[in-house]
Amino acid sequence: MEATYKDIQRLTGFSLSTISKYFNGGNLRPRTKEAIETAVADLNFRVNDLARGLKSRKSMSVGLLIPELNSVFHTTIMRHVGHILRMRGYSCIVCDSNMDKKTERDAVQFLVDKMVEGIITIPLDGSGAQLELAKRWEIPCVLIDRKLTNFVTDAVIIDNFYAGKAAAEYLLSKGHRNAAVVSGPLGIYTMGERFRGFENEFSSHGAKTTLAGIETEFSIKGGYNAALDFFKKENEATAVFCTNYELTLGTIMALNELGLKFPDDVSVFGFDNMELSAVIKPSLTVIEQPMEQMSRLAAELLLRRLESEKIEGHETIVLGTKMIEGSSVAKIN
Amino acid sequence: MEATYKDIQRLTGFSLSTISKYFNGGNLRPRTKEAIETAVADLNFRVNDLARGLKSRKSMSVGLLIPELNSVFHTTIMRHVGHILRMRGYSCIVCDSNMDKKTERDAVQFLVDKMVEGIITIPLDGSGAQLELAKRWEIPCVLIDRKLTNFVTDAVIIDNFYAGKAAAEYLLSKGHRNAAVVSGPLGIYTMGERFRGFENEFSSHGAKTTLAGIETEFSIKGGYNAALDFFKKENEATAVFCTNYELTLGTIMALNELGLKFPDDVSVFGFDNMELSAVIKPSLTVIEQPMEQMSRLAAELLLRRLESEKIEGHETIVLGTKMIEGSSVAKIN
DNA sequence: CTGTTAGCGCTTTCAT
DNA sequence: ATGAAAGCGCTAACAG
Repeated sequence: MEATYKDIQRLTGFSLSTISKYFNGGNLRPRTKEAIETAVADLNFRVNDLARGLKSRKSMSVGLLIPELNSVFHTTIMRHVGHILRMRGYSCIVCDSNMDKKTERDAVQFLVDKMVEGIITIPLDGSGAQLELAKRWEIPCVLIDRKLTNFVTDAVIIDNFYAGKAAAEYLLSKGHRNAAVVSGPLGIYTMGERFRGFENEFSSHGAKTTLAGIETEFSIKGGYNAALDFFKKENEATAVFCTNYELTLGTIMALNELGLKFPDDVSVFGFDNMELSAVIKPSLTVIEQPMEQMSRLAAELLLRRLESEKIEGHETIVLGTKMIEGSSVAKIN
Repeated sequence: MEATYKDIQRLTGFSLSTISKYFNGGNLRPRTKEAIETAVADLNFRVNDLARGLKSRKSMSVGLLIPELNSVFHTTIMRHVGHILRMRGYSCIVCDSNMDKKTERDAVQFLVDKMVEGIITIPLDGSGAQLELAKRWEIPCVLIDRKLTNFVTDAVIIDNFYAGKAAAEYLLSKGHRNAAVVSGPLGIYTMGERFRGFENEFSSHGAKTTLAGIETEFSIKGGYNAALDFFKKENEATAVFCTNYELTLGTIMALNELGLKFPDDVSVFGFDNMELSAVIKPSLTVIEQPMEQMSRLAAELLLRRLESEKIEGHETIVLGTKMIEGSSVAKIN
């Protein structure tokens, strides 16, 4: 069915190793190249990645492991990463851990079995235990978005603490002294940092922070429930800080339902700047993460490991965030 | 590094072919099995899928090809499909065509190169040209959601025409005689069918259908723009039918912005029943697609092709939809 | 610059 | 029930 080197050999008379060189950038004289070229075209030949991988120990595939395929942040990141890697000939095997530690560990085993050459992941569990297996097989890993406590490897993250701080500063500058925070579990690295950055800044100015529906899922529904709970009860908050995209949307839906207008009744400071944000009116004031840059850097970090010999040490790239000022935050006396 | 059959041979004394049989369900006597079992455990052995694939012509991987990784419908489908296939040992290589025909074709080439054993796709282009390459390599394909005009293969779709009709019937029963439809390009199979099903039923009752912002992107932004455009101008529509998830959300955002309340000012009939829908109040009346069932059937269709010898003919499974009645549609005189 | 040779790790007749 | 041997398609010394 599929043509092999042998078929090319039959047509051109060249040996297998010469043909191999053709496909691996060796030095051949032009006439040889051309001959092979036409044979390749005639035969509609494509090198067999499996066979190549068996010999050269390169599967030309990498694993992408994320907690939730339903999170726009995750899929956006993976879309970019996948795109870059594919351009370089790697295929991406995507797994989601479905927000479950056990599933996450199984997924790593699965990827190891598939002989991925590297793994790019947004880790679910903060310990790093899920990646032990990858380490044992010496498969390079790059983290995006979250750090791990017991596992040292390359990572691309943002300064989450500072992002929280920036949100607080902005709200303070607008006169807010009492804010609710709609956050996911504080044990999740990003959530914890963002909250602490915010709370820290707020309290150091004598302002008050209340966690709305602590330890909620960080989903639209979670944000919705937390915000609904908080705002339907008596409260003094003049603003709400939502620490990711889904939580921001959920909060807005809750406010809509309660008939609370922003920024008139309560100011909203959101997180992430994606399609839906662009469509909400009044426009949202948010912290924007450089998702494309994060993806690109992570992909490049991995590619460097894959394509170079040993690289000493590990790199953690910390990127800054940007505030996008919309009109969802009111200035109060 | 990684243990091979040879290592097992060293520990147990059995020949490679016996060991191979162990891993492929041959008949071995219990003692032999046990011996191999312990060696496997000791060595932390895992069979090398690449090597196995080279010989047996099975890569144990399938390609998943979708138009847009940002569409919740697409990712949900692929999440389910991926889960089922992974349970059966297959890895899924996910590609998105980024809503571009050329990219879609390249993706098929890429998957073919990666020797996927099958492809499950939500096709972008309706012609089927993008899958010609797969056909040439005799790679079975299963379509989800959309049919192709010039390519016969297995497919799992819903009765889109009927779904549109059902929406129309419901609105008619509530007294609506003039409705706007927020739709994506009618050239897209699902969009065309849903619209025609709706329009057909509506007009056969002397009611009027207007396409809001014809040929918009079927994204949140597209729905938003189309609905905004339509409703900010003078119009007679008492209801709006949105033909997918993103369009539904976009429409709602537009209504919110215009200060139009549903169902008081205008009734909303949506499509797809996902997390965000659950959170919108008043609750939406929608057509629900059996996404999980679609995914499962598609995965099984493919698995059957992969694991059986030749199967004659091709199967198109058409599933029904369900209406979820919320309170977003008003009864009018 | 090109060819020879020996595998990569596993499967698969064909013997025994 | 187990083993010997050949080979999947490609790569990588090593010669020439």
